Amino acid sequence: MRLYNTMGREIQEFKPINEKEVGLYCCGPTVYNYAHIGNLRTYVFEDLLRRTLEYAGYNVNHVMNITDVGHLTGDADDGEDKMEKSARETGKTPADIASFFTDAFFKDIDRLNITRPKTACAATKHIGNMIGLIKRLEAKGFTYIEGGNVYFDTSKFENYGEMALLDRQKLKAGARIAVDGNKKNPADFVLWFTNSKFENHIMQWESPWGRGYPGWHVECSAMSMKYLGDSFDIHCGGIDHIPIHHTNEIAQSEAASGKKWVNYWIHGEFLLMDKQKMAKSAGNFFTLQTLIDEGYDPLDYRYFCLGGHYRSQLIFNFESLDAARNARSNLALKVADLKAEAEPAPKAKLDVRAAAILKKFNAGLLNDLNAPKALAELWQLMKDKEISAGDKLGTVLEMDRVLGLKLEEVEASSAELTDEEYAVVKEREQARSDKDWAKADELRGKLLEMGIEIKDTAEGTECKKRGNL
RNA sequence: GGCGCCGUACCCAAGUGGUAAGGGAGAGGUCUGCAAAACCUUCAUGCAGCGGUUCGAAUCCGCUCGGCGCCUCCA
Repeated sequence: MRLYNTMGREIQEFKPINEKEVGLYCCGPTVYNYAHIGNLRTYVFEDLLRRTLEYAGYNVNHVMNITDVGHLTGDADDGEDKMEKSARETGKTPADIASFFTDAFFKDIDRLNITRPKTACAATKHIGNMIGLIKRLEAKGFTYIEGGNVYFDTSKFENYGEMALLDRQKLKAGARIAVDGNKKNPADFVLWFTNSKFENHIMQWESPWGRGYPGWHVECSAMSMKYLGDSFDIHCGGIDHIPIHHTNEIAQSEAASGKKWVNYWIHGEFLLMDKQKMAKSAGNFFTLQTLIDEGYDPLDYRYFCLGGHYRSQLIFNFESLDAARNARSNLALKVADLKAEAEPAPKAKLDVRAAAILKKFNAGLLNDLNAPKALAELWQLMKDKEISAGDKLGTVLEMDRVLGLKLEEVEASSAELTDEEYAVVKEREQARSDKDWAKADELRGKLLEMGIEIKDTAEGTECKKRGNL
């Protein structure tokens, strides 16, 4: 399997630390608001990665953090905590907010058929681990205290910014935000705050440096190391995390352990709205629920995401989403008809043509998760005139183990009609023989709403069950 | 100011040296009382533009034009 590693900026052959085990850490949501579909694109990509690894035979230990503390509203270190702000505005406690939006997040990823991580860890449950990490860093001399906060001294970490190529960038300190006068170096970042500028800051914990709360990079290092060890295979996230969040995580993790922390860094690109990135701050975002309210199935969005490569920006608009919906619907219709015709052939007994297409499908995914290529192979399969229904069905269901489009659940179009449905069909046939076309057409529409598709032929009327499509 | 990336048909989008995947939409046809679905046919001598390298370039190099992201909120 080949994957593009942001560390080194090249496609590399994937070799896990342990032969059959993969440690996978994915940056999770900050649970102060709903995820938007741009956020969700990244989780779809990570799910594709996980499923591909599992399909390739690896046992994946998938860990994701739930950030319920520590991210700030403002661009600088003096911004208000998002959790606290949301709590204050709604009159709820931060814990209530976190609980509510954590549930909403899992509901979204469930609806997208994204496999839940084996471990989903909340930051507030791991404050002790974070303090432990900061103490390790302090003992090794990587920290300093200024203005009541504990800072990481980036000048002490030799390869700081290596992945983000920061040494090649002449960063303009203060280009966007005010410089924190407490910092010795512009890139230094806070490990522990004791000086909240907001009175009544609810989320505070005791620490060796005083009562306060952790900086927002610490949790990922502390929790990933707890669940996956000082060194593990893959760390994923959005591309925006490369220069700051992941750069700082690498620095503090490797400074603490003295070991290489992560072997493969894989980052997903943004979803664009009208050529601009989708962002809550820009106000140009949709939630999954918005799409559902517009009449789309969450899997339509999943299919849409699979239509673009994870390392390319993907342009979202409703015309494209319609295209994805139509494509997925057409696929499901074909699968329903295949199920009516034959039993799926087992993978080991596929004929050579089907096996060859499946091989190309796999090759696409194993080559840096080329899902668009894999989908193209899927359509080659569906269009093939020589492959039998059983072989097609067996192959496409095999493909869907990675694609996750729930084709297994598609009902065969031959499913028996209920008495009620049958009665309407008979009623329409009567209308047709009476040449009462208006009534026949009306009943055809009614049947379609009931999920029954009608086809009038010279031999009579045929029905197809389209109930769950 | 610096860094990273992109520009492929009406829309989305693969392909990154060997002669343009796939989906959707559109058009024509078969079938039908009319439809829908299905099936068949069709849909870029062309990959922003201009040069260059090469037997050969959408793919490599240069320039120009246009767009996106980042430089401590961000998936």
